[in-house]
Amino acid sequence: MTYPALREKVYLLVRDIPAGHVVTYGQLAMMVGAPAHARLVGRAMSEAPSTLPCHRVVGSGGRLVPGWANQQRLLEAENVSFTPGGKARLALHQWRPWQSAPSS
DNA sequence: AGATTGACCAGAT
DNA sequence: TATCTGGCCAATC
Repeated sequence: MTYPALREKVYLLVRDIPAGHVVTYGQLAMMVGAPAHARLVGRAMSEAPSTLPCHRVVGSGGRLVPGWANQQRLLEAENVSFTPGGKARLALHQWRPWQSAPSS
């Protein structure tokens, strides 16, 4: 899996994340067929165009992106709730397209 | 070609 | 809760 290819797949997925939902880097890595490349997903996001809802991408367990204080505000604006510890409630908001998008 | 880096992850301390 | 560790693997020096 080359970086450019992975990056494009990730962008397409992130673009389809509905408001009020989030995904993890590891999850995205699995979805694009590169389960061991969660880090490349992160790298891809670092170069992601501002047209993407990249604030809906979080770390495992709902951890927010390091060095991005506003992310929580952005998510809260979409009704994403947080635990007192400052982590997104994945149990409530994690995006599961293989379950929620059965149409085809 | 070899060493370092990283918007990761799970587990341990 | 905060930090550290080792593992991971392609990208980047």
